[in-house]
Amino acid sequence: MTAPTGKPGRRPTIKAVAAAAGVSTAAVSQAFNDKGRLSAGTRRRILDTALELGWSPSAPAAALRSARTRTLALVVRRPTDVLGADPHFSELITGIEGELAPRGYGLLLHLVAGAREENVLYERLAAEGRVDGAVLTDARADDPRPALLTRLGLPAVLLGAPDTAAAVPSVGLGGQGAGVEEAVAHLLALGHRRVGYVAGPEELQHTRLRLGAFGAALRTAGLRPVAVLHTDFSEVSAVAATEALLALPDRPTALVYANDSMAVCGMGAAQRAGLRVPRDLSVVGYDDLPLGRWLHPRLTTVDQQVQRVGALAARVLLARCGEDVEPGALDDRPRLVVRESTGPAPR
Amino acid sequence: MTAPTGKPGRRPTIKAVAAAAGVSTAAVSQAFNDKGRLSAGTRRRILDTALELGWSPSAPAAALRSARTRTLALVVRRPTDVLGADPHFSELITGIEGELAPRGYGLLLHLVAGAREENVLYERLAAEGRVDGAVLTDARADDPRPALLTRLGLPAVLLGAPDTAAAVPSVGLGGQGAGVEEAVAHLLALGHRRVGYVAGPEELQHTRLRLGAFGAALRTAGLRPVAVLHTDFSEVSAVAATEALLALPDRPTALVYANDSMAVCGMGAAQRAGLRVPRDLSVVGYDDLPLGRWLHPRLTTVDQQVQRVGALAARVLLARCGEDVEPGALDDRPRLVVRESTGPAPR
DNA sequence: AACGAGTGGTTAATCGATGTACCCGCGAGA
DNA sequence: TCTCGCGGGTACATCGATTAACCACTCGTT
Repeated sequence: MTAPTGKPGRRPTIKAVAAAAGVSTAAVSQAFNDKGRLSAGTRRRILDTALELGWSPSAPAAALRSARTRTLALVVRRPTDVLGADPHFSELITGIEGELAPRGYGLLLHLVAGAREENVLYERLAAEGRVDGAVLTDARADDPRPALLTRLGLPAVLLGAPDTAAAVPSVGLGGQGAGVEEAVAHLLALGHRRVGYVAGPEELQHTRLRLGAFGAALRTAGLRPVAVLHTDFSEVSAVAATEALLALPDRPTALVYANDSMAVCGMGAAQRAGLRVPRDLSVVGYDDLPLGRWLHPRLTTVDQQVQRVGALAARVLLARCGEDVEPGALDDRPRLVVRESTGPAPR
Repeated sequence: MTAPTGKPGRRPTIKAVAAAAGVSTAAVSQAFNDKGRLSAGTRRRILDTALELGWSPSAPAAALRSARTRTLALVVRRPTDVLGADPHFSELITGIEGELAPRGYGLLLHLVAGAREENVLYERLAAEGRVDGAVLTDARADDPRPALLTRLGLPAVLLGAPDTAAAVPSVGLGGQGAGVEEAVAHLLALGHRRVGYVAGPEELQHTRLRLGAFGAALRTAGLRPVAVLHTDFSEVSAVAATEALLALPDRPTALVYANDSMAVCGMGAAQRAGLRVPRDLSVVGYDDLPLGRWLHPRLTTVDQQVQRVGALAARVLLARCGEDVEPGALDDRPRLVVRESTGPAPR
């Protein structure tokens, strides 16, 4: 039904289609790209025979000629063997792919260990002309990637605070503050006064933003964080940070985590230490990963709609790649989702 | 230091390198591909100037000429909006990428909604010549994909039971039985007699294998499953299945889940129903996802080393793509990892 | 009748790398 | 001296699609 036995093994080329349709190869190309001037009749005939032969234009050939690969790159940097922020990326990819697939674009995924490898990889991807653009995740302080990508002539979008008067546009994660502030307000309303924060790696932009908002929100209420600990987003360090915070002389009654994965680990650690959540300790995450909804207790968290951010990033990038796409804007800010892991402060 | 200001905007081509090194383009190509006969001196000189100019062979051009893209496809089928088996894929991808990266291969990732879309996608990828091969995840009963990929002339590996005298080789997930049997033995040893099973979608091959092993293991001990419920791997259905099992008149004292994500949801559901794990209910998962190690209680599960399976799959596939790689074999079978979510059966 | 303007295509150059066939120069053997 | 062999490299066709330039033909005008 699809590809009715062409010549054995060999894939059909544009020539075969042209011959079968009784036109020149140029006509076939024009029919597929909606360029040139073909009568509706021939156009249809060409498309029909192409379908019949199961032909699609060779991606490498088209890329060579037009210098456009219809492929975008996503480079994920995973600190160590353990990837704490991982489900986060799944969501992101889901959002991106949702925009790419209908437009025939592909997503080239790479995992790298560190900053050096990441830069080398971008250099190679650009030099080899493998992709048309790249999504840069996790904006860092003084992020070198926008400049690099610009130098390489690769369109890019950065997932981070939108202001950065930088070389490439940024999307999403705008109201970082809003989510954390809401979370703190929620905790304060529940009577918590001793709140700790388990942050991500210091070099990440959102770490600073969230942490800043956290401190500011407490200060507004005339309070100071019990303590702030940085992690590398790994489960191990999340557990370690939690244990350290719980061992404090003036133990916090609530902990805010920079992401859900760590919050889950933290809840586990607290429970293992004999504390009940939320009776003895309230826990707030960040990301609203699917799992949090089903744990016991269900995780209170900040929904930043990663999937939607991914979709937006993809659209912005496609637009920069010359695709006819209306980028659109992010409609919602991060929002606190109150569930069961937060409760009144113990007296 | 890397690419010292070539002509504005334009990337260097093989011609530029040839000119700069005072040789023909053919020589440059040969130097990069270790073919032909070049003196060690010229070879070195060519490579040096290439490095200096920051040149790498254009992937599209090379692909067009040699009909090899150095790109592999991974198509992930996610049932609905929620992707239950998700962390599983992250692990898999990590394993695959670990083998691809050092060889300069790329991984083209696609998400699809259903079987029809998946097949169409493979047709397109093959027709466009976008990839050299594909990793087929989640072998299904009467899986149509091996035949399809063979017809398309695309090398592939199937993640599933190794025997299938099929069109493409399979890797990993061999001793599905072993893991489940071990889990059941563990539960029996703890005194459990009423054990339920929360399975995955019926069409998946491993669902049958694991379920078969589960039933067989119980039967050997003269028992029968309390009940077996199928799910679509989503969190929602995992919770629903758990609640249904716990509502049974003769409530099971232990539940075995087809993967960790569902096991976590199940534990949550049980706890919410007022049961304590493992005192009132023992829970066993499958996959050994990182998170399970940090929950409270820590999840007893079957480690099938997804990451290693991914790496092996990649190597097998690379070998089929003509790359000089020793596939190697999977050294370990799935193994039960006993942690805290299983305990003695309540009297 | 001759010309301009469409309409509906075709011809041929081109993208960048690869690989086959070929060529040159030199030393050795006859 | 002629030639064979060979190390060391070059010339050129080629992969499959895209696209600018061009051509043939038909009308409608003046």
